[in-house]
Amino acid sequence: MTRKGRTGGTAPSRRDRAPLTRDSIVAAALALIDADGLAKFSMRRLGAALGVDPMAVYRHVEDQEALFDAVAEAIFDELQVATLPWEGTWREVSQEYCRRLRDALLRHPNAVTVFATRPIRSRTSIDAGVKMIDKLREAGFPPGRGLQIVRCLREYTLGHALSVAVLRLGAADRSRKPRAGDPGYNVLAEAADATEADDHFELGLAAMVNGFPPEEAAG
Amino acid sequence: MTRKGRTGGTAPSRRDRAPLTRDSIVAAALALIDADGLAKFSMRRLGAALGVDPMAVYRHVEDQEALFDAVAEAIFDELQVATLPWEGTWREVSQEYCRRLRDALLRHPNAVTVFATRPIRSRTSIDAGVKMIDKLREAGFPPGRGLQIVRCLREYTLGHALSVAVLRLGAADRSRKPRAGDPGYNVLAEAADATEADDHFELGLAAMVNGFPPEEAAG
DNA sequence: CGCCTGTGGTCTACAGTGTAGACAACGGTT
DNA sequence: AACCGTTGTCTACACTGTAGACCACAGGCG
Repeated sequence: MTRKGRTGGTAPSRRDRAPLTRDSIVAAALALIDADGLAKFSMRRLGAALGVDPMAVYRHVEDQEALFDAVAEAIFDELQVATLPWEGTWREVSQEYCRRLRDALLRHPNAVTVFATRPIRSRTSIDAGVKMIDKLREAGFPPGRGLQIVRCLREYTLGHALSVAVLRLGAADRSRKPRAGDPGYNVLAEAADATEADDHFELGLAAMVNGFPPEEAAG
Repeated sequence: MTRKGRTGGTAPSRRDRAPLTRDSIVAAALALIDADGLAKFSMRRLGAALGVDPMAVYRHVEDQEALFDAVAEAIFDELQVATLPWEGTWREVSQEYCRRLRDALLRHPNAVTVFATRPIRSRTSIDAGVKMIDKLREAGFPPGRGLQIVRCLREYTLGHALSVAVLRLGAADRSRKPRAGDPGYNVLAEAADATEADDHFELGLAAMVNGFPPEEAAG
């Protein structure tokens, strides 16, 4: 026995299991957050999900914070930046970028706050930013301006995804009270509840993309 | 003695202290988060800051989640919605609303994530939304459209404040590495570092506000 | 073959968390 | 004076992240 009488039992001893890798850990963490929510996530539960002692994770990841960084990067990588319509106009590229970011985030509503609360510094994220700014430079925007535009769009998209995720998850437990208060308020409140909470994304995206002043005769 | 030999000691017995109120608790919580950061916040520290047993707080606030809800509402109340330029155009009102929201959030960078991760349902917040939508209706936008516009603007502002706060706080400990990598990347990376991380807010705000299609001949 | 060494999983332990539940001090009412 | 509801206190429990010692094992070496 391996000190805990585990050999020969149902729990796989370490020989039977594929060895832990950083990537498999990150994938398991994201899956766990997706399934049970961020609040129930813990290193101990992650270890259990992996069939491994909780401390084993620390051989591959510095600490929980670093794990969350990696989870955020994994979500970003779902964007598949390489397949964006780079041959199109900067508006097309920007809009598609934002749509994909939004979709990736809303595919993981429980993890959106993880993503939103840390800067993403992965290679793919930086490359994406660089390519976008290059595209904007071709369109006549100097790099500083391009950076500003990219930031504006990312921030809108992030704020949108975060708001929608928070609202959807919050709606599960709280505020399911019809509120038969003042009729004037109720019309709007009910309209707000009736309206899909995310059908305005394209409106705001188009507004912002079209609202940037064109760069006339740039260097 | 009051069971712990506290009477007559240096710690004030409950007679000497102003009684705890929900508002004073919320204010102390926000001050503590501002001062030490969200990571170091705990109910026990809050109790200590108030000179009170940690469990005393629970007489006034259901749990930590409810306390954070209240903190978020307190931040929102700094907007002073009543003093917005309601007599101006909807664009003026909207822009000033967003500016104040942004300023209030960045006044509490450690609490921005608290604000961002929950829907605000306080009276002042709902009233603000209703007034904005009313203003937009006067300008010819039907309520559904007005709601969408307000959401777009709020989400951009929230995403912006969150990104800036995260970046500023993260910059303190990590990523202070000059990164003498590929020169092409470096130009942009350094430009990004050199540029103030928040000087694009007005650009995006104006773009979005001006980018919404005007409602011609509305009911 | 035996031995060493480094990698990776395990176990224990510690300091800290949110909060339920019993208790006690107090102000106000009768 | 007796009572009672409110508010602060204390204890206790289940849980967290993670440091540090330990051990199983693979591979390289004699």
